[in-house]
Amino acid sequence: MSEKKVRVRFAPSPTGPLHVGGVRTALYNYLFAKHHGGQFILRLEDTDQTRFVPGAEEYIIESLKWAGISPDEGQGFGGEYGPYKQSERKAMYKPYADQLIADGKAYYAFDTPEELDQMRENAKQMGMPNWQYNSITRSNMKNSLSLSAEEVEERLKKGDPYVIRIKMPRDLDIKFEDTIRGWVSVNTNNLDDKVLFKSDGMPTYHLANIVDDRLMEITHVIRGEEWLPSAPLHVFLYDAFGWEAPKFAHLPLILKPDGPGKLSKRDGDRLGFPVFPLNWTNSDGEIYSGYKESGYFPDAFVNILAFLGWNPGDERELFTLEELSTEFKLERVGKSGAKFDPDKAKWYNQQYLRKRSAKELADLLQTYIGENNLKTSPFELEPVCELMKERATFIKDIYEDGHYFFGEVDKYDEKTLSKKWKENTSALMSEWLEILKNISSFKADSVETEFKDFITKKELGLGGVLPNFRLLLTGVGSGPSLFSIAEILGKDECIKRMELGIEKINELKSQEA
RNA sequence: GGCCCGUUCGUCUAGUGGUUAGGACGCAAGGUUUUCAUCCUUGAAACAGGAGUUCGAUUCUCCUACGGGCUGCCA
Repeated sequence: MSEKKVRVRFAPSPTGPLHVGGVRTALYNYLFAKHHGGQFILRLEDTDQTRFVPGAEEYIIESLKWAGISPDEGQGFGGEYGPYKQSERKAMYKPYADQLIADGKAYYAFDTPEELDQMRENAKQMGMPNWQYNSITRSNMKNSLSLSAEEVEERLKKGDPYVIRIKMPRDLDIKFEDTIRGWVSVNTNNLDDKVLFKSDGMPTYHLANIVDDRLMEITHVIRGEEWLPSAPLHVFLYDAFGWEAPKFAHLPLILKPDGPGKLSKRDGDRLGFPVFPLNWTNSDGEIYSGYKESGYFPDAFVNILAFLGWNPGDERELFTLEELSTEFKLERVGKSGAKFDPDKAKWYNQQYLRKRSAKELADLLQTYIGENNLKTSPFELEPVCELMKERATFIKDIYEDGHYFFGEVDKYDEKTLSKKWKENTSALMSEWLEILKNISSFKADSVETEFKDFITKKELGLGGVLPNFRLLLTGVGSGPSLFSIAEILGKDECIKRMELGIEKINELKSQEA
């Protein structure tokens, strides 16, 4: 690689919440920077003032922080190359556009948006769906190349609105090497005279992006595939300024799980998985769900995104952010779009849940309960988590599947009741209750031994009796080791639940009869 | 329509001019388990199609098909 220190940027437009594709682009930039000991920069591309969305900037920053991929410098993070928001850099761009005009590489254009619309409309009527402002059509338009010098001068003096367009030459092959895709070549005949500077005094993305990347000493541009078509223009601009272009890498898109097309914001809630890192409420009050609020761990989220387009080349799949940083190479990023797989995403979360200690899970569960105003448990959360973690994908599963640790048992699973609870079961359970009352140690082992002695004496099978005991303690027909549950509940609670349960079930059974 | 990019099991993907084309998710079967989950074992499942280069192509080239992106004074 070059001797220059690696500096990469993530440059979203704050026009709404960041979607997973954007977060993945940020992640790859972050990983690339860390891998090379470089800087990861956040720059906000807000040159379109009409698309300003309140809260979007904060959302982007919060999302990156949550995912653990905070920029080293940039909007909200400080740094020597600021400001990092293009609207605050407004005054910097015009001189560069002027320079291009002075060099004859750009020109003023006075056509109004309405005139351009009309032009495109007319062309479409005539069967040309793709009218472009280019080396052929510009001579028919109102610009400093077609108008006399005097008229141009006069219009400028008068304050006529104008834009500055790049003067794209005819029949020139522009080539550049994309780190992911190899050589890409485009002939300028297929490129148009893009607007570089708008009539509102702001640059377009194309100009701002080049100028800022230059000023911020960006070495590698890693961005989505949707930018590939305009990359030749950017390469041309670097050349026009006489600047060395950064290296480019265009990432494949993330596609929707069903049907064709790229993942869009509505797919998530339609298909039952989030497409945003955090919850987002739009101006109509519509809520889009986020990974965080859906119960995904940030490290799982990062792992999921990393593998959407990248792999280490071997069969490992679980990587921490640090491990990803050391392993990540742009060359191992695939070229083709990846469909998002919600099932695999859940699997990842399950893996990360299981990697966590009971203590960590207990803390997370406590937070979850607090945030959602749920019932607290009279029991120690740590053993509960230890017991439940093998069957949980999300923290909420521990709470929901283990609801009997958080409140009274007031319902009894009907299927188990009808299948396992026989006529003599109540008597049997009462008998067992009496034994239970006399157990001195209420450890899982002791309870298990006593229970097994009991059914051996009764000449009964475990499968016929245990489900009923479970029903009394938990109200459900399945779950983790019942003896461990009994230990957590404790002797008094078990006795209470059994007495109450036998009574309630007797009532239920008599109603049936 | 034009331009650009892409195409290996259902999905994410590994892979090489000669492989039984590997793994993971999901799915199915069996085992373990009081049950559910976990776990273990096994199974089904792919090189888009057609030419060419070659002794030999999934791998290299071209064409076709399909998919995607772009085609704004949006980014």
